[in-house]
Amino acid sequence: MTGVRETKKKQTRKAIMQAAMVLFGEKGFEKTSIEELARAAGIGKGTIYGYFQTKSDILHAFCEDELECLHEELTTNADKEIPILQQMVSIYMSEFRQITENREFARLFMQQTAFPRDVDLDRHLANEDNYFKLLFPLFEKAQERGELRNDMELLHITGHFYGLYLLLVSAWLSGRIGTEEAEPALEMLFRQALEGLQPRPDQTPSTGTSHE
Amino acid sequence: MTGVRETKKKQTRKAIMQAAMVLFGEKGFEKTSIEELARAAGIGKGTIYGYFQTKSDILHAFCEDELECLHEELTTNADKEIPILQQMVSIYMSEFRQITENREFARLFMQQTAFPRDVDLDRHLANEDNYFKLLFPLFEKAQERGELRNDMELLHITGHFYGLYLLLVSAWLSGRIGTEEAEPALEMLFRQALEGLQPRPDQTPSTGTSHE
DNA sequence: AAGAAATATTGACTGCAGTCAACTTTTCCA
DNA sequence: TGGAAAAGTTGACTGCAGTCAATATTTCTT
Repeated sequence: MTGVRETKKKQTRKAIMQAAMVLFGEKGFEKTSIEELARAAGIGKGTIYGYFQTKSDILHAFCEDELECLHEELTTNADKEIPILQQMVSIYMSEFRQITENREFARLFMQQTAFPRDVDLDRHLANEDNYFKLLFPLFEKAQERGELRNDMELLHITGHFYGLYLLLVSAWLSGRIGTEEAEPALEMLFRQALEGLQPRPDQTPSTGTSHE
Repeated sequence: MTGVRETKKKQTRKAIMQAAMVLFGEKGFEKTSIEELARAAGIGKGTIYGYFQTKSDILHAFCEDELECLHEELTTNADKEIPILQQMVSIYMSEFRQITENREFARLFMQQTAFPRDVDLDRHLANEDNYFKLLFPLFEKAQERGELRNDMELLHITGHFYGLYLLLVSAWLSGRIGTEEAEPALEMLFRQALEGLQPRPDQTPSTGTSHE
């Protein structure tokens, strides 16, 4: 058996993540030092850097693992026949709820995700592409149903929704919108995106466009 | 005269900013230490913290100063009669060019701006409100011309464009789009936003909607 | 099985952001 | 004008992220 090393590596990584989950949860990210984390995981400080490049990578890896599962689950289990608006709201709200469980997490994660360092680019792009590809089938179905224009690239549609999601999180972090207001706010933004910001030539606006 | 102090404060602040501009430009933000910066500005290290709360605040203040001027200039000098699409593209592209002059600047600035720390919230919100208010008149004019729906709050329209701008910068930082592609990309996103992602009931799509 | 090569672990060390108590300069007021 | 209070300046100090040369463990080769 030539796998002692691999087994140990996995164990150690798991131990770090586990210790991180506990300590970050208890004391917060900034107030947990790497040395503390190493002690809690039962390893030396330097070892951590064999698994993660920076401190915030640990946080990031943690979020990424969780989110990848979530994405997978959401996009495959999604009811592909309900209106694309509902699908998008439901998917992005799940992500939003996951992320905003902890304010500090949310800020750091979004900073890294939306505006990544050059070092993280490759990993980041792969993740993003992966996510986008999960969304594509939903858009294709919606195009077939006539809910989305088909003279646009799927990547651009995806980008459009993603941009509005970035705005949502930004507004939440700034305190412009509260946790409970997030869902209606996102729905409104997505509806705006679908219907367009310019007046529609004839069509009566569909339900619930104007409130307040 | 009770203004010796004030005069000195202004001088010192200016000296810090000036030294920062030079050093950050020469060596980059990360490789410039606060001690170095202080020496270059001819003051002690601790003094800097009387003017800025953190190192990246210096960078941020610098960008903010420049951008405030830019915003003021762009929104007042804007030709309020040309289509809102052109106005928005032109305004946001000016900001984009300013920001992306230096890659590192761009990343840190956007991280702080889109996802600010709690400490910076008040300052940030004030800035943002200020900016948004400069944009409102442009939207109002566009509404009068019938280019924008008037059953939406101006803040939401502003937010919509801003979200797409965030996406643009994010995509640029990720290398998904190059510097020259930025303008057409932004135009396309904004056009999508105006026309809507769902098919228009009758109207023939206006010029240049689909290009590879 | 022996020992050479490859890989993983470690904690003392480095460098820097940010603090703070002692000190200096300016302003205020009698 | 003198001297007390307020405001500003300072660099030695603290704490922590990240490095690295020395050491330990695992795998490969014969």
